[in-house]
Amino acid sequence: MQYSIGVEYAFHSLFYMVDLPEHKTIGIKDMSKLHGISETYLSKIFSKLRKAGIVSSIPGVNGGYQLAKGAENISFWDIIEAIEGTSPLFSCIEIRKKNIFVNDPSIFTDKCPCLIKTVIQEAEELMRNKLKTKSLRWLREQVYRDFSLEKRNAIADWLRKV
Amino acid sequence: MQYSIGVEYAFHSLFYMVDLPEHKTIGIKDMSKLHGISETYLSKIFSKLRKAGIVSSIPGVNGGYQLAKGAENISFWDIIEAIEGTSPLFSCIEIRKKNIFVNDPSIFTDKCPCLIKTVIQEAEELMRNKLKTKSLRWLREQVYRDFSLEKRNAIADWLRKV
DNA sequence: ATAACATGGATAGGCGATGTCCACAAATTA
DNA sequence: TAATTTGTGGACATCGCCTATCCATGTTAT
Repeated sequence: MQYSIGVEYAFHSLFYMVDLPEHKTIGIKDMSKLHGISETYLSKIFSKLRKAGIVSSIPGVNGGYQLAKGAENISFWDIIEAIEGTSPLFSCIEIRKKNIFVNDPSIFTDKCPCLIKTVIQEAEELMRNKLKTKSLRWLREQVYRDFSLEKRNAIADWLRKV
Repeated sequence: MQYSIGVEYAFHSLFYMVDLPEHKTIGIKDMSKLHGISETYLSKIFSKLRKAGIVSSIPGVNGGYQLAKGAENISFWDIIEAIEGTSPLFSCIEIRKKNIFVNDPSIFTDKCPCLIKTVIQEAEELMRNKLKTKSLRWLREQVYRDFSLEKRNAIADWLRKV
C-alpha cells in the first residue's frame, strides 16, 4: 500500500516550475524529457494537478503549464491529494453491521461511526496537518541550499530555453 | 489508495478474541461465521497475524487461534502493519537521478536521501506514533461502554460455545 | 482410523495503476 | 486560410495486487 509513482512525478515536475519566469509556461514534452519519463502519462498527472487548482494551462503553440498560485500556497498535502484523491486511508465497509449479534436490531448499539475508523482517521489527520505545513516554496529553498552554482545556472538556462 | 479490507477483518476479529477465556482458542470457521465473511480468505489474514506475533495457533481438533500476548500490548499500528506490511507510504524510485541535470556527475549534488521522501515519511511517523498509543485493550473497553447487557451476554455466550 | 483444525501453494477474477494511442479543441505562425 | 503545436479527454492495453477459492498436507483429539 503505497502512494503512486504519479506523486513523485508531480513533486519533481512542480519543483522546477517554481522558478519559471512570469508569463512563461512549460510544456509536457519538455518536462517529460527533463525527467526521462513517459510523456503521455505525465500529461495525465498534470491534468489532475490542473483540476486541483495547482497549475493552470494554456493551449496552442507555445502553450503549456504554469503554477496557478504562489509556491508558498501549495502544500505537500495539496500535491498528494491532487494525485491520490481525497478518500481517507481507512474507511471500513462496516462488516460489524452484518455480524451475528446484530440480527436482533435491539442489540445493535455499536458506536456510530465505528471507533476503529475514527481512531485511524484521527491519526491520519496528524499526518495531513504536518504535510500542510510544508510548502513547495519551502522545498525549493531547502533544496537550493545544496545546489552548486553550476547546477542553479543549468536549471535557469533550461527554464529560459523551454 | 486505501488500507485493504483485510485490516477491517483483522480488527473486528481480534476484538472478539480479547475476552476469550484462558487456554481457549477460536477457529477460523466460527470467526468467519460470526462476521459473515469468507472463511478461506480470513485464514490468510490470520496467517499474517500469526507471523507478526499477534496471535498464536494450535492445530488439530479443537485447535484454533488465541492472542499471543496481552491485548494491552497489541497496538492499532501492530495490526495494520501485520496486514499491510512495513513499507512506508512513499518511497520514491529516484527519478531525479535520471534527469538531464545529472548527466554531469559533478553537478549532481542533491540531498541524499530525497527531501520529499524525508518530509512525507516524517509526517507518516506522526500517524504511526499515534496508532501505537491505542491498544486493542483500550478499544475493547471503549466499545463495551456502549454495549447493552444483552449484547455483552450474547458475546460471552458465543465465546463459551466456540 | 477418522474428523477437525491450521498451513501453504496454485489459481482465478476484479480492479486500479501505469502507459499508449487517437480524435478534438485552441492558439500561434506562415 | 492552412499548418503546426500544444492541452483535453476517451478508449484501450498491460500489469500487479487484492480478494477469494480450492486442494494437498501436517497435526491433534476422539
